[in-house]
Amino acid sequence: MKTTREKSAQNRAALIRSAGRLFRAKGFDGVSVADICKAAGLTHGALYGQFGSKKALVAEALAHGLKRNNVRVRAAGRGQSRLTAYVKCFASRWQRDNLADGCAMCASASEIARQDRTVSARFGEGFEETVGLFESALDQQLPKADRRELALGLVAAMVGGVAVARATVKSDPALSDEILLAVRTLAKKVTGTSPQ
Amino acid sequence: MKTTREKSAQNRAALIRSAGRLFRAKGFDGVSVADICKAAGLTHGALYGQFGSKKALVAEALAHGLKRNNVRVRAAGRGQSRLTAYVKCFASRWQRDNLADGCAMCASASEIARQDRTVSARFGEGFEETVGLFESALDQQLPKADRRELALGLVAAMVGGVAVARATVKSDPALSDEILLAVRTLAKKVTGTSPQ
DNA sequence: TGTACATCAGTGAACGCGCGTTCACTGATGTAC
DNA sequence: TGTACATCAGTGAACGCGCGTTCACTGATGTAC
Repeated sequence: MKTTREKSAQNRAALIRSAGRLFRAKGFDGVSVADICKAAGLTHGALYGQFGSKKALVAEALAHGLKRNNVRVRAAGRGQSRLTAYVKCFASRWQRDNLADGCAMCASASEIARQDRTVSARFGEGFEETVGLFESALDQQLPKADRRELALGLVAAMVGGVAVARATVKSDPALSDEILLAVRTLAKKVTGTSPQ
Repeated sequence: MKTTREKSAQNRAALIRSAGRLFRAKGFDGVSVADICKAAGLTHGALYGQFGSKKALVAEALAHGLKRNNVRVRAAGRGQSRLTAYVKCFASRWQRDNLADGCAMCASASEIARQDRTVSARFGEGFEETVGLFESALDQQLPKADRRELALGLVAAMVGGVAVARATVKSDPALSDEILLAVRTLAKKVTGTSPQ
């Protein structure tokens, strides 16, 4: 049963979306090809037709997730201080409690190192985009190199903060909240932005 | 073939050590019971006799790894500024390039959230110990609450920095180095310690 | 515009494999006398 | 100290299961005339 070109593209998108959500929630190794296909309402044959392997889908889904998150962060940066908005958007309870819909870097940080070079490359691109976002939201009086260094440190701290907050929330929610707040305070201190 | 009590304890320790190394290097889902037993020079029956399940071993191996890393960090804090030494010990190329022997938090940060409450609890304990280490190395003039908040933020930033540096090193080593340096600079800026 | 047919997106049965775990067994250890 | 035997740490065959992937097939789509 051949389908329309358009329908086929929709199926591809559905697979990427479902795979991304599941990978973020359960990890790359914690999700099976069958899980993804079920979530997307297709059979595994369709997945292999579109991507060739699970590995390839991992790379595509990660790239898509990173892009989507950068769009979300950018959208959050309206009104008030953009930087404060970005930081709040990252180091938030919502982010911590929504594995599937949150930041792909936070969800997969420590797993990327075990994947192919392609996956690492996709991660790098998404990371650079986020860093660029933070960089452009920093005080433009600062030298460019300093802004970049600061943005790199900030994004790393956000990613770490969310990952650690997620790791502790099951057994010690108060500690988890404390971590998120501490990361926001750290960001404030280092950028000199007004109190949250 | 029953073995000595002592030998049995050694076998248990060998399983925990091997499991820890493998989990850090390949992730909890990326390592099989057979892999662990092979590395420890035992059969899976011994593993089940000692721990009952893979899940239980995950918790034990994580706790052991966290403890071991805290010992390593504490040992690094001799001479000069303890805080600078701690930061260097975390956000270093050695740490990034030695998955199996490095910090268990950095290696597994984003995977903990998907494990049992027990694992989360063990993680929390190890994390608190590291935070305590950083806290005690901070300027003792600061109010206690401020010291704790700062230490929480610092450790989160270290963990994130190492995870992200590891994620990017395969495809962009220069970026990866940049991240490690940025995290060290961030730590310096926020603690007011002398240049590295 | 209408017809004939090659294309190819998606289906579903089948594959071998390695996973975590169980269990009957072994035989050296360590205890009771 | 020496002997008899219960204990139990570790072995290895076997289990069912779900994994990622292949492939012959289907039939609506989209093209060539």
